Amino acid sequence: MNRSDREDDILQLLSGRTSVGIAEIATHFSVSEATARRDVQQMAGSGLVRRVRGGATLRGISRLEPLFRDKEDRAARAKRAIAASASSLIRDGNTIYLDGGSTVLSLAPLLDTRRNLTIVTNSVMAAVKLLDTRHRLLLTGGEFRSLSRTLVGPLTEALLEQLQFDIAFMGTMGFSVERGMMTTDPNEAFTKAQAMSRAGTVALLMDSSKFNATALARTGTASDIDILITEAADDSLCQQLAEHHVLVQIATSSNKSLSH
Amino acid sequence: MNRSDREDDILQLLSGRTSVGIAEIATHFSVSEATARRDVQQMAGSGLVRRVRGGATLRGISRLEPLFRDKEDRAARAKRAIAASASSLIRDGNTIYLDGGSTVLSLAPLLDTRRNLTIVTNSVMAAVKLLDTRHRLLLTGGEFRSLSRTLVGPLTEALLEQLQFDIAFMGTMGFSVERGMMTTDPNEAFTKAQAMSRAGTVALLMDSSKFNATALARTGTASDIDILITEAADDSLCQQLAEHHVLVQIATSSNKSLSH
DNA sequence: AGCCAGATGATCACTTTTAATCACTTCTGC
DNA sequence: GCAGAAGTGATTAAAAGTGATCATCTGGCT
Repeated sequence: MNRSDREDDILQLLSGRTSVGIAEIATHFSVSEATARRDVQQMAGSGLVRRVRGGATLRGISRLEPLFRDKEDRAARAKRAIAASASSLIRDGNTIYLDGGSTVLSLAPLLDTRRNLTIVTNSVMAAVKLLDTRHRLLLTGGEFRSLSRTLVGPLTEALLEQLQFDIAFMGTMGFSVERGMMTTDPNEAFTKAQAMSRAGTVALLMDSSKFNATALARTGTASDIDILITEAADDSLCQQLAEHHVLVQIATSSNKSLSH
Repeated sequence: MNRSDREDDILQLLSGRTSVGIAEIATHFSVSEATARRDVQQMAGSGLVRRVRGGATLRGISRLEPLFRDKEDRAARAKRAIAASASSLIRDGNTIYLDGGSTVLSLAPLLDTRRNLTIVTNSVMAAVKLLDTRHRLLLTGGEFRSLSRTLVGPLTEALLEQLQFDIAFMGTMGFSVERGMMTTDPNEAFTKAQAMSRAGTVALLMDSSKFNATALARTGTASDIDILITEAADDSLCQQLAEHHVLVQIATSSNKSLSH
């Protein structure tokens, strides 16, 4: 068993779960821990796994895929309701921006009911869903980030600078009134901020599980949001948001209500 | 047993599993290890296997799909041979550009045999195929053209201007020595021209059906091409191309030859 | 805060594999 | 048959992989 074979097999070993220990690798392949450590180190260097103390964890798509799907199942109804509610903001002929994230993604199929839209997105998944759309479709370009399947970075931002949207539909990893919107990757945060700055109206699509969730990088403050669309919100939250001039739109599976 | 025969048989040897050792090849064919090593090296050069310490492995797509079993039409086989031949131009660490078109697209699965590439593309199909690659992936952005499923237009060109490639792998709708490369859409032609201008080496991947086919918009002249990779070419064509300093690389299913 | 077991990275010695080179043989076109 | 090209095997220095050792670092615990 040589080095490259082990590399594949370590991934195999990881396929069922999220992490694997150095000692486990060593015994599994009958090599010293030093070697196991070197393997993991090199794999981390080429981005295959993430190095953690005591072993390695999956990173990128391979881990996110089941997670993504799981999330899709659990909160699918909420997302659909949110997307349906969001689509009511769109008028024929609008230019809209679609951010990454599964909530915004579920907006894509609903766009067929509108005419002559110009759809700009940095989400490769959204682009794929819209491949056969009759609307005008633009991708932002830039560096592909596999975790979120979006395009981010300076190239993306340079291109966004040339554009202007009627509405930007944004997703987020976490949100609170005090801390604003947050996401895991600073590059992505920057790109999100840039996209929002180019929009006449910023609509944040967020299921209630994101409330008070925190993440590394701030993408914007509560005041940057024009309208927040979610499926459950209490009065005090609406109150707080109203102070930041944020409109709150509550989506339900059957109908929707509006609160100021 | 000569060299090319061994080449096929090594693939046969690999068909049931993921890796084969140098020593094993040497004993199996009764040749020295030096020869086995040279065989494997050459096969790795044309992208058929991935060279690892101690032997060779199949990787990625080639391992998942029984590449040599399925029956296909001749065009598909030609495209793959062209792609395999093209992949030998790529070195670890290169920055490459992938144009649209099915011929270039079949290059995508072969990239797994290289390491640390930066892949830039305006082809959404190529991007989708490379979603889970461990290479760095950049999309050009711009307006989505549904016919070719590529991104084109001024935004694309503005972004391309910021980049520089080692090799650009281009496709084309038609080509002749006198008229150069042609495609149907003028916007696309412009984007192609821009991409080529950013590349150190321009490689045109084209099956022979494109010879002397014509289309509306010229994307470039014969002199813009550094190397033409195709599956069939006659001497007079090679002669003509040589006058334009175009290297011609003929791809066959087993090996390849080079003509100046 | 201080302690401690386990994890880590650096280094060394040793083994295996590789790339480069040389000499020799086989093949090919003239 | 001859000359050049390509293939092959052997040799050897360089490179890469491995295991062991040890000083250092980390994170958890009292």
